[in-house]
Amino acid sequence: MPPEEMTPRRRNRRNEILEVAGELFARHGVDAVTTRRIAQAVGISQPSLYAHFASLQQIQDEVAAEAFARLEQAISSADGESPETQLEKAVRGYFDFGLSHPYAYRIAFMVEYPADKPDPADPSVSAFFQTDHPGPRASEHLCRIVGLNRPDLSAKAVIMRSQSLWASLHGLVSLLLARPAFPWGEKQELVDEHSRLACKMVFD
Amino acid sequence: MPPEEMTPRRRNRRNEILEVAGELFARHGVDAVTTRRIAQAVGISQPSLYAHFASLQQIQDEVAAEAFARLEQAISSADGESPETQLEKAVRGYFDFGLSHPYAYRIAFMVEYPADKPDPADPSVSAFFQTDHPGPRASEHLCRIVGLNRPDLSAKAVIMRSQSLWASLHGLVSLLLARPAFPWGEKQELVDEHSRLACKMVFD
DNA sequence: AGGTAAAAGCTATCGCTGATAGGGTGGCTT
DNA sequence: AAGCCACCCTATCAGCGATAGCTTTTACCT
Repeated sequence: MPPEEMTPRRRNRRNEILEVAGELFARHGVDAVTTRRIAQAVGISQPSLYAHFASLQQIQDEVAAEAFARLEQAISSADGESPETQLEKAVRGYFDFGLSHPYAYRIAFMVEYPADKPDPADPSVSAFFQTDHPGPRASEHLCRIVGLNRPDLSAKAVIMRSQSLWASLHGLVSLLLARPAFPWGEKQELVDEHSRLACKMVFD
Repeated sequence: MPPEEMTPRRRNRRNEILEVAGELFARHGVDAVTTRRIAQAVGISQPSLYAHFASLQQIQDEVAAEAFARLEQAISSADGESPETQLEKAVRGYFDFGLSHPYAYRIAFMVEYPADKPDPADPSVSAFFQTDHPGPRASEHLCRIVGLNRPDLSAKAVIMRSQSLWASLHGLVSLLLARPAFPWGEKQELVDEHSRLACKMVFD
């Protein structure tokens, strides 16, 4: 059922659950948050969650989607400025988002792809790449910005370059999230230097 | 107990369990492999696993460590050749490894860091960064190769650059593993182009 | 060869997980 | 006022990782 067709009471409960779940994900990590913990924090019984969501996975997906709307906003916040400025701000926004929403980032991009379910039509696989989802929209923004900076490249080359850029940004974010105990030196310095190199990479 | 102090029978069982678990991880994905499935495939009861390993996590870690020895080998396989050749072969070896050992890669670098256990001394967190582990050894090789290619940089700058390179490689591998259904275009072409950009990044 | 102690297997069980079945209750609509 | 339906509840299920306690098998040492 689309949200706008829901009764206000139902929508409020849904939003309340998503809000509480988001706080728990941020505080305890995605894997440590169970349906019973969410239900207890909301103040309802565990099975009652299933009147609003089909599964725990769906709750995780919707919480992550909400956070990703902010990534899209961060990436495209420099609309109208010079291509270089847009690129720099997008890169900066990407790191800010990933490092300050680790749980959403993990849900979206660090989950395992089940090897015995290689069906791209599986909704659990492709949910994040439907056109109305903030995740792919964010990557489209990135692609557009790369195109602005490299009008000399073909459309295909722009796509590949933006995917390389995305991979490069994603790599540092996910490593910093997955291995916070690694001897990274000064993290902010590493992020700054990596941002510089990633921007330069677009022009190689 | 160190492996060399084990009785041969015990060591054989251990190795058999690790081998079977590795095949199951590769075939069904890490999350789908339970202690009961491993035990059934080996031909013993589920609790019997705990005579050889303290936890499922330990089994996962040891399987991943075994695979990572191959990454270390791949990265350092060009010892003695020119710095540029060593860099190119290391980058190539990294992609070959990550894309052909997805389960090991995921165990090692795509797991969640528990937000309420920020203790770096926690063995479950730092296991992969003990000096005798293939994971950090591989990253040290990468650092050494970057140093060979950039003798002009300070030691600190070399470390940062190698971490940027690592992040860039890791980013593409983990995205390809986590999002195989994404419209990547021709994957091999993307990997080749990204390799080229990553190598260039070292010299920026 | 025989005795002994540890290694390694088993069954049974615990507390937890996500998810489902089915019955009750209260508020909005007609 | 009547009725419907959205919502929440208790009870329960199968499966999970892990532990307890007992039995069998193996290996070693006299």
